Amino acid sequence: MSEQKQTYDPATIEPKWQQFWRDRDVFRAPNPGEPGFDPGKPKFYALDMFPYPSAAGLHVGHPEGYTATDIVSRWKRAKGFNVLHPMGWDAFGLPAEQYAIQTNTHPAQTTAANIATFRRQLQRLGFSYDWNREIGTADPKYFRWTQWIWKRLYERGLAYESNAPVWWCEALGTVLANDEVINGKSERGDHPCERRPLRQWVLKITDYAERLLQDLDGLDWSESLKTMQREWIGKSEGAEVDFDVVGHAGTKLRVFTTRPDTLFGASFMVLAPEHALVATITAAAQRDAVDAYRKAAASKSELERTDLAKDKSGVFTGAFAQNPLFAADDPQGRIPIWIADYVIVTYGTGAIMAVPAGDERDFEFAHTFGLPVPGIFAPQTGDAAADAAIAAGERCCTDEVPYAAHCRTADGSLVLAGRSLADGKRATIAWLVARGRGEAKVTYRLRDWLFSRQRYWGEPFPVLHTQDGIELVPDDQLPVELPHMDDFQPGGVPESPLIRARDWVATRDGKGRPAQREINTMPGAAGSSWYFLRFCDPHNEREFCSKAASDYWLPVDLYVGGTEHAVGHLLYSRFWTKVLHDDGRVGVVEPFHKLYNQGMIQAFAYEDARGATVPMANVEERDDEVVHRQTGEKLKRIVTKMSKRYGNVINPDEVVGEYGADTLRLYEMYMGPLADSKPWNPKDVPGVYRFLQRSWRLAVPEFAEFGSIHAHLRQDRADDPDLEKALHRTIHKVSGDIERLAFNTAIAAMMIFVNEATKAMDKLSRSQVLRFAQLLQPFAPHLAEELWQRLGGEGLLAYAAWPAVDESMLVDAEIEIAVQVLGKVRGRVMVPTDAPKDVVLAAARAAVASQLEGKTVVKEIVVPNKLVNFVVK
RNA sequence: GCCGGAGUGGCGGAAUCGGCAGACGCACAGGUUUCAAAAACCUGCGCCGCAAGGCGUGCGGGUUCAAGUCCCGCCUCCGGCACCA
Repeated sequence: MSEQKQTYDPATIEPKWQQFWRDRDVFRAPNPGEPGFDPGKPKFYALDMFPYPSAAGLHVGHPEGYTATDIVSRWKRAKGFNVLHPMGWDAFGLPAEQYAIQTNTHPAQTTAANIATFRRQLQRLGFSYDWNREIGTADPKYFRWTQWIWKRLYERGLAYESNAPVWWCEALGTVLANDEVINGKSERGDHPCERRPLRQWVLKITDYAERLLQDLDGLDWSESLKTMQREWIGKSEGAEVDFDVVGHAGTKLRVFTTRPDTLFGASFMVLAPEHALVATITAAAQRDAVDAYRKAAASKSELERTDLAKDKSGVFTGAFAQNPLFAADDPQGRIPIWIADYVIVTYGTGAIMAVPAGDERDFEFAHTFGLPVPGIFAPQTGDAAADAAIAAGERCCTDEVPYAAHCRTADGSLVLAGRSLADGKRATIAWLVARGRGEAKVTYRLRDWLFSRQRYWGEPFPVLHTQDGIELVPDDQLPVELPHMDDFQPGGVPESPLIRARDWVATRDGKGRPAQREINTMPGAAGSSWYFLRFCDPHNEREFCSKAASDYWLPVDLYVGGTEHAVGHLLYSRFWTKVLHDDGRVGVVEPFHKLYNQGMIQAFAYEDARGATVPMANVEERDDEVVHRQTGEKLKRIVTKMSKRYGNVINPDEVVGEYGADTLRLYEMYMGPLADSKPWNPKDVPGVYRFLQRSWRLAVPEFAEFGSIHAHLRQDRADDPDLEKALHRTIHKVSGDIERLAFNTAIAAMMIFVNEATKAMDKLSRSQVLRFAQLLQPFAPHLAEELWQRLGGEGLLAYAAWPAVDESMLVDAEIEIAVQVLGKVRGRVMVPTDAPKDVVLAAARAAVASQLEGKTVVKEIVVPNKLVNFVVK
């Protein structure tokens, strides 16, 4: 007798189904008009943030979000949706180029190899992508359209050359956009950066600031993410006010303020050291001091100006300004003009009116340099000492409090006393406008998008520099491809490596005259700002994406990815979508309806007594303890990022090799809520593997001699009512949980069902196991498809409809309720579901009779089908 | 400093609308099977207590018949912003 075991073996069933799905194009998503398209179906667009294919290969963090969208995609298909679920590669960028410099391999070559690795790794995980739609941003067929879109931006006046100061990173040999610089250091590599004036291409995203802000309201994004974008856009409403400079007839000093109502308290002015007016107004006696200060400010790195320079510094220019609220001969209105580096030249007008009574920075500055602090408020909080301090200008006040009686012009044309803050602002602005001294003004913190890099591995600009200026490369000559080069060393300021490709740079313009190609390239975020559009129509050679295709698929219904793109990629994509909308080429104004940020997958690491992290190679488990392999010292477990240095990086290939893709998918979803960061615990992985084994065992006998499925599953029979109820409950729970992306609890519900079904295994019907396989399919598609096939399910499980829930199966005839006395559970009792109150109370009283003895019940609370609470005396 | 988010057994986590805290999984303990199992299965498992019972969701208050959940004041951790006028 042969004893061939039929154990759950992902190593055979997973490749089998992956091949099957691929060979039959099972997950192809037809566009309107294509064969197989069903206009009766609703659409669903589930998108992952496509990866940058690094040399390190897939990380366990990647499949987390990808599994989540795959579950939703498979579920939506089962619910009758036409699902677009594509994957591609964000393939231009710095790491490939850095690697190329180190190894002297062409970035195109390493990129191709990395993509091949990523594709293979992703395909091993059984994601239901429509691989026909695969795209890569470094592919000329793709970036032809990136260049084409850039031309539309240019034509609409949204792309321009600028010489304003930009972030320059010496170590990376390129300039960087604002969101790529954090505290004066590069986001990638943490290298110091500094501001330098260089010719750059810039996109006028600020033209869209208001719409980017307003349209956030309608999006199904987390509040925290919307807040991040709102703060990045940084809208401030206030006024611009003109001050005359005393002794410089006709010279006006314009400032921006959000508190025009505090103009009465302006006691000095501050200009940014770089402000253009400094040279004009500085008095001879102060010139040396001012020049020295400006020089010092210019040589300070941005780090020193932000991180270290918390103490206020500045220099008096010797000039005075005239406060427009006061008469020219009123000495109160004549205030000194200083320069200080706490005022930033690029924000507002680069100059402020300082109101120390109402602004903490100005207060601190006044305090440092002994400048007057005129009180302008008369608070009545009840704290007499505090009120007096504020009134006297001894303390700064930024809250809304009443204005002091002297906040009025001499002629009474403006009186603030008695007004609210909002009204005070309004009145002051009206007063200024009437006299031509200022206007209401909205300012944004958002700056224009620095859109060029001095690097090789990016999209070339479709731009020629001719003797007449800028000339665009005609659409029919796109793409402008990169020249082949063997040396990608950054060329330094302001030259990109492309300057060395002389034959490429030197070309001819439309009139046949000599011209030079633009040697800067586009930033990494260029290609990713519209890839979700290309996925809708990836092979179109006439358009970047047909209007019909984007009208059908957009917006993305679910977009999952990490929070690191909160202000960069997500803002840029929204911007490009709006521009393409305004150009009449895209119907929607927002690309991503629902956005969900996955958490980070962390790892355990171990610390010694000094708090130093011990590499995993030196960590050993002995008995119940974790100790240092050499010293034997007891170690403390901590949760941290996965890092090569600690040796705690989990490789998904190894997990798939040992347990299979279904286990990896399931474990990543079971670890905890998708949005949370949580540590990978290798010891937890076998738990979900065991669950899959038990699921397998529901259908498949241990030994092959008993057949490929259990005998009692070979034909249909009546469903066991208890198991049937349990199954309906599970379907209900799993459906609801997928809808709210709570995959961990959906899996727990399936575990409960399998545990129950295992105990009554021979009572299971074929229909029940088939429906369970349908439930499992989005999570563990290979195993589920295999069970479906063995049980003779109709067609492919991937195309099967989601099982129906019979609502009546969700209620029991009887239900157990808790009986509390004074809020503590003292008993339990079975009562009929939805029983009348008096029946429940009678049963409850009986259940806690001993507790109620000798006491008076003063109140009875009945929560239907849940509990009874007796309040006694 | 400001703005978000979080803090629940030995561990990951559950409790969706103020209604039985600890679902599910891991680890651990005991058992069955076994030549032996690291495999499979069964049972137990918040803490204190022999028990009755008491205590328990970061800490201190409060609202309520009832609080992990709501309110006030703190502590810690994570993320973002950081002289933006």
